[in-house]
Amino acid sequence: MKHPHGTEAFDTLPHPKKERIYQAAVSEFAERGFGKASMNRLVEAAGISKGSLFVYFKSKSGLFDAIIDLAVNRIKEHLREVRQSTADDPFSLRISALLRSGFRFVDQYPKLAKIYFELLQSNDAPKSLQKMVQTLNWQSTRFIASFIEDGIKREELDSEIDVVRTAFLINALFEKLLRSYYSEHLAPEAGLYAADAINIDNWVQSTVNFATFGVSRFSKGEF
Amino acid sequence: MKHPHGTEAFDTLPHPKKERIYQAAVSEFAERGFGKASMNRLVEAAGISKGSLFVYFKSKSGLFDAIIDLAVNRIKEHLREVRQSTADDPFSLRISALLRSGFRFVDQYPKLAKIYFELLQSNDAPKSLQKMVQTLNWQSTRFIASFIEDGIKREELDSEIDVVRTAFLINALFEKLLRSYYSEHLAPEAGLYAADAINIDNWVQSTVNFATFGVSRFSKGEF
DNA sequence: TTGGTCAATGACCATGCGGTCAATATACAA
DNA sequence: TTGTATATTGACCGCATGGTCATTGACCAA
Repeated sequence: MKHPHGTEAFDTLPHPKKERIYQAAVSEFAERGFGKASMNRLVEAAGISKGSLFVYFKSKSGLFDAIIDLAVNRIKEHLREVRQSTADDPFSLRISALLRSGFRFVDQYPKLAKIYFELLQSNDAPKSLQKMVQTLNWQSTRFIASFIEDGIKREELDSEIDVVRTAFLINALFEKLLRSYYSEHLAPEAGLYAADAINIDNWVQSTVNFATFGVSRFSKGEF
Repeated sequence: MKHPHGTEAFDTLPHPKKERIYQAAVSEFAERGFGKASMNRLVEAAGISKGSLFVYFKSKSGLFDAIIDLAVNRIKEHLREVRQSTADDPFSLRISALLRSGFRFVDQYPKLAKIYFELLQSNDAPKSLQKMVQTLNWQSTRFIASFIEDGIKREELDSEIDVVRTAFLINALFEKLLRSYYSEHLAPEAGLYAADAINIDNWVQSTVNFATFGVSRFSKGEF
């Protein structure tokens, strides 16, 4: 079952046609969100008839599910790559790499990034996905948690750390940063990074530093 | 001009009627978001006719603007209160108070909180508000930045700190935490806090600790 | 009781939606 | 060339939307 959301009819479609449909769907959902996305517009962009679309996918939500699958799988590939390629690195390097990989993802797949960001907290998504949203939130926290656990095993991090909470908080930093990057990415004229010219490396460093030492970064430890 | 978005007709309405309209609007926008909110439903909930509503407010967006005003002002009241009542406290106490005030706000005005959360990043909002969204994001960062600046003046915090970035990151922590609290608040059965029974004080402490010392909280400073 | 004022009303409008299905185009076997 | 099976189509459906406006009815002065 390669396409659990599309029908078999869609499965057996010639590749370029499938691709056109996916592209049109990704663009439409990214641009308008699930609620405002129009199947009429989508169908026109894809160059197929509305009748066909509803043969290939049994409903708007069904198509959206397929697109979400696509986005989530692409993200998971990225995460897997980070996990493997940094398996032997110390904690701070690993989360740097993770954050950098996030920036890369937003650059490479801005539309998927947008769909993912909106999914993470929109009430706009069809109800069938609300469990998945919780799962995704939990998984990204778990992913960071595994880095922390590795760090503890290697005695880089203190074993007293509350792993899940810390992971949750680091995840919060990364998510907001990437979200803001996405916004600036598309509308760089006014915002947080304007003065900064969006220096990614710089931000990665600042953020990882903050995650490591907090505001006491430069302090002499008198808190 | 007390009600810059409602017409004079709305201004001169008897108070209970105004209140009913506001309440219905807040509920409808909170529950469905701007895009899916229905004026028909809203009007029925408020117990007035559709014609009247469009005399009081010249459009759906106009009404939404008024509700946003309401939410933003309520939030600003809370922030002002925190700023004043903690004016002489040290930095860590002030941000603790700020975060706690956030939890309180979510408890007291869950619908306004939801509207605000969605506004902060939704593309669902009418275009007239997109500038305001940027402004709001910037203001919450600035608010925290002012606490940091005070902390530096008192020599609690090192003057080398990048004030804006640090404020941005702390804001990220708070925002995500409150957002999650809101979700759990309404659907506590499954999520990050389930095992925890949503111990607010505990989370405030963890978060402020993290913001202060990062993951090195318990470490001996060997990074 | 009348006449005039004006807030309130809800039937109505054009538009666009997700989704359907009888009709048609296409492909291939005989 | 014909017959049949399948893939594709787009006109059409019921519905809900944001917004309008001729009509209504409550109120008060004369």
